[in-house]
Amino acid sequence: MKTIAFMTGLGITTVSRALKDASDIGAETKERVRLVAKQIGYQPNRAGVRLRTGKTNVISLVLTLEEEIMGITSPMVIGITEILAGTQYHLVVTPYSSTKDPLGPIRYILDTGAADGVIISRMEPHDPRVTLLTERQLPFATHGRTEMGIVHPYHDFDNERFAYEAVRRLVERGRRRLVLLEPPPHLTFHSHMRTGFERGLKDFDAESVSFHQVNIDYSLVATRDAFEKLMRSEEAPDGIVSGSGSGAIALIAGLEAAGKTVGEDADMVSKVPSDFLRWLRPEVMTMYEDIRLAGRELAKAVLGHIEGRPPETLQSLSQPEFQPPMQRSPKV
Amino acid sequence: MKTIAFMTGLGITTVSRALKDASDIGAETKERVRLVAKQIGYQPNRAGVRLRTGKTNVISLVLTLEEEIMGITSPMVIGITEILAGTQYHLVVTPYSSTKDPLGPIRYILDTGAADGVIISRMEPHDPRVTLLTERQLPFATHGRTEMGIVHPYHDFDNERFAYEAVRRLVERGRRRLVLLEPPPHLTFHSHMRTGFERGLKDFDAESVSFHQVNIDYSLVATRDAFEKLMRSEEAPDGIVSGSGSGAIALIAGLEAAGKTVGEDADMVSKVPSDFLRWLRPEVMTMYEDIRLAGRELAKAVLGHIEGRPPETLQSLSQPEFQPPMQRSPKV
DNA sequence: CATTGCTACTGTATCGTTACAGATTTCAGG
DNA sequence: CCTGAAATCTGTAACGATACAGTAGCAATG
Repeated sequence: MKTIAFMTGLGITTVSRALKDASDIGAETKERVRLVAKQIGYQPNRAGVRLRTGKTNVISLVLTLEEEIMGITSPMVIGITEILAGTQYHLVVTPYSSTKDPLGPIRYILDTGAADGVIISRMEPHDPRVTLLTERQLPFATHGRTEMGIVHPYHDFDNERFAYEAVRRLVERGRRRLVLLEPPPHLTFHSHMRTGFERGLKDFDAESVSFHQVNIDYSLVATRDAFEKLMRSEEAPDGIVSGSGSGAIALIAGLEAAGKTVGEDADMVSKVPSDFLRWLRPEVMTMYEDIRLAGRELAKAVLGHIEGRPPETLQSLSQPEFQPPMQRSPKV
Repeated sequence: MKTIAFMTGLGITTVSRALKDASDIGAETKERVRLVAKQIGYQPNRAGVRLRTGKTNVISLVLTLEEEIMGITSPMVIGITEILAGTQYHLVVTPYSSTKDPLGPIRYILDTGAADGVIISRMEPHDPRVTLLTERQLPFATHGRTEMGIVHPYHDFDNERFAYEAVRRLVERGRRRLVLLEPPPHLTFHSHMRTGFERGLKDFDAESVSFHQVNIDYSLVATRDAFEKLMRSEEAPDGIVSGSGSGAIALIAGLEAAGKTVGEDADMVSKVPSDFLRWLRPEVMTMYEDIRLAGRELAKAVLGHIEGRPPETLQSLSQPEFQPPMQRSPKV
């Protein structure tokens, strides 16, 4: 900036104000400054700005290590950076081991002023992170909803609708005894999915087979073993709704270990974050949850929150869409 | 820091120097300062440090958007953060669309001093990014090797060994006509894998079936269609080595579309980044590439480079290990 | 002609930290 | 008692940016 001031013969202050289009700078001067700035490829020094103004130009993505298992981080990160690429913002990834206090990283960010905005996930109905962030007025967006009466930016997948539609599909195929592999009970979307599932059972006249031994956070092995046991029992369901793609893999393994076959002894619908299951097990009906889109929406939401837009305008819910069955290329 | 200075009655400079254990500060003073600092939970202001010293305490992970497809980003990010968690470093993700100049993000980091170290991937034998980073003396580590005579920190998976051992396994099963789904030709590990494959063919006395229509960067659909065609032809191979997990999925689909079966008409070995394939298609032999480990190794390597350790001590090669076939839980 | 008000510009202080060049005290040696 | 050196501590300036409180010039007003 000093260089620009020297080159234009102006004061440093003038250059600073010209670049941010202040009202007390002459139009021609602004033009001149902008031109020179572009010529020499001026980029404001982030440390300078941050020290003086407190603005970090950083969005922090707070991750649980659990999320890795689901392979959700990749597309999320990509989605966020797609949006941030057009801005001055950088994306910083802040992890924490779920065994520890989930407020840890939030406190760190608040205390050190490490970011202008935060993206968090694995939301709970009463989430202390949301309380804290709201109190301390740090803009944020959540992947998933809460139930605390606090209106905040979020993006969510309509898990209720997913489960409801999944039940519809299974009943359409003549299945009546349905089971749900659900999210862990402390997360908000547990009840969403549960509600959709039960509404579906009622509307389409099917019955529920209890399966609470595991949830989508359990290991594949635990899920497989528990499900094999269920499939060997008298209660064996004939329709399966899986709340996660990796869970579905374990369920399939359990079902097959019990000597049964997907598509014959039971049908299955799963929410999936990628195409893999559809390719390898086309007999499973899949609903694609677009995590990359979620990343984009969340990034837009935090940025909106930072700009001061009202939170209720920064909420979005993505509707599940059934994927067409895997089709062979026509030319073959 | 001002607060600490006030509380201890010392000068700000003294506090600063005490905290970094300078030699001209009395032992007792240091102790006192450290105690007070811990008490009030002092964290150095990053902007202040960065402005004064130029040290950003940032490691930048430069990503191609392509890498998302392979689902490689998640575990990589997690691995890196596992190491950085014990340090003052933050991880910033810097993406770029591969259609544009791969040097773009590197130049940005160099010009703006955005990071103390960089992690890059998708290495080419003569990689301009390595040249630039070396010239400008910015510490870095690469996921994959180069062939430019520049000694630099890297972590790599031994793809040559992988392909060699894959051929061994296939020949052991009586397969003789082998095909390789290889990495794109411009990447360094293309030739590694190719070399291992061909050495294997020679040592174990098998022959190669040409399949250059696609590589692991192609879409699943393109790969499936090309492979179906091959499997329907006279040249159909009976042994398959897949350089990527998602590629393997497409190959299986193509093979089955041609009316054949893995394990009967052909055997298959694939490198995989996760367990999915092994669960869903246990008949495929898999070799696990631990990306999370790669993330950890790369993070350690950049940090080492930043600390000035010689590059040749910051190189590692992870050896492929065949995974045992998927086993049913004994208690069932 | 002094006053007011406006436009266009600028100097100074400051954010938190550290490099650097002192300053003070103590003590051994002459 | 003075000198010099070692040990310990400290004030000032600077990194790059911006907030704030001006200043200068000029035209319109009374």
